[in-house]
Amino acid sequence: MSLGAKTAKPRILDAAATAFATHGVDQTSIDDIARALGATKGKIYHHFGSKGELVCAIRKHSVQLTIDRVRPYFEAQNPPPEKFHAMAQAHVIAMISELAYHRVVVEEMRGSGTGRITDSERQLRVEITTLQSEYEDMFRNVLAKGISSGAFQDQDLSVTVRSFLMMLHAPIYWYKPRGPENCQTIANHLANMALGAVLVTDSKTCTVTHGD
Amino acid sequence: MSLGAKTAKPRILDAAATAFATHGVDQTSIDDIARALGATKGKIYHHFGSKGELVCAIRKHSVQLTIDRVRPYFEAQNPPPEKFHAMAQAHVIAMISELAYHRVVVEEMRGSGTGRITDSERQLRVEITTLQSEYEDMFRNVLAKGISSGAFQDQDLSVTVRSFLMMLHAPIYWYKPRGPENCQTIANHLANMALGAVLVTDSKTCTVTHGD
DNA sequence: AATGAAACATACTCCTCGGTATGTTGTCAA
DNA sequence: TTGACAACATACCGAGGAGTATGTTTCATT
Repeated sequence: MSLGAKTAKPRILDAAATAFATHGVDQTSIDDIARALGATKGKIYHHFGSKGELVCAIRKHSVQLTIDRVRPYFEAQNPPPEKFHAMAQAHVIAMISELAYHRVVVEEMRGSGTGRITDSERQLRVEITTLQSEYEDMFRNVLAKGISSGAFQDQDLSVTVRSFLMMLHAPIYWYKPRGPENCQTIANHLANMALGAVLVTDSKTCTVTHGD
Repeated sequence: MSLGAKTAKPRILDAAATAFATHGVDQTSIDDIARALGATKGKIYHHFGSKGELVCAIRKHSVQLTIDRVRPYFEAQNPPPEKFHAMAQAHVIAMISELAYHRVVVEEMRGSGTGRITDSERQLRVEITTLQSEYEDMFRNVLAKGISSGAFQDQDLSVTVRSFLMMLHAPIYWYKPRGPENCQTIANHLANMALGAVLVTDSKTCTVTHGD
């Protein structure tokens, strides 16, 4: 249980995330995952109560990974635009870095799952929702500050947050690892777009009224 | 076959789209759709060769609906920013107006389907890909013009298009019909964000440093 | 060494669901 | 009237896969 030596559980999660992300959750059987692990169903069902629980564990891990990458930039002492840009960039890098995990999340975004859900799965769902709220709140906070300072457009926060987050999720669908510099380029590109989407621009509908 | 009297096929498509959008494609059986129609499997399999064909038909219809709504604004004679804004707005309105159909498309964005695919399904997939390219090309065109005129940022077109289109898809996940004015408001909100995401802004890379 | 629990492997159950084969009814042309 | 075909309904098959029950091995503990 020392350094680098992954225990069974994380290894299962990795294999499951990869398989789910590649062929889709419903098209991936537990046996498929077991085969990818060089093991059998027994191993998986020994560590996870059901397939739904496995999916939930992946989702939770995904959100946690994202939070861990973005929070540092949220806690930095910068004006809203810079902070927002840095957070957006970190978000994209998170998406790209652990692609498989985040793909599963997006696929399961529609809501309900396999039908019958166990108790510990309910528990996990609550934790996931909590984490996601916590994450979105960081962006909500920055946006609110930016609106107060006049840097950001004053529009419905919920819509704004969910919209540009959707944009920052985009690489999940088409990113193919080519090089390390490619990753930074894309992250910066998307962060710029996200920032532009929330910034006040005088060449827009012009609610600005450049008082000065 | 006269006005308003929908024939069997569109009716099946509607029911299937609604069911797929609500519970997910894999969680929806053909019997479920048949039940929603007040019919049985026989009816559906008489008009569609397989479940995959049904899904493809929905996807194609979704793309076609979107194109029909956006193209008029693409063909209008406006400067790129205005044209882009109008197209984006039309896109969002399309998403909201035929929510079920577009939800199915997004869910199937990961690529592969149920495994075995029939010939006519292959055919449909090609047509869908063609339509999607045709659609994206409209935006690519506007963006290219806007970049030439110096109004839009000069960045990778493919990344840009796929990214803000992703953002314009956002309502699919959370839109709940409340009122007609709500629809226009959201569409305008998102179109503004999309426009801001591609516009050149002086307060971008040159950090604000707004004293105070 | 004995023991018990954790960590799996094996073998089976059971049920859902896509697909098919076949029966039934309406409709329309000759 | 009678084919003939479209438009369904009914009944059935078969595979795949989630979940389980039960064996088997490893390992720590006393």
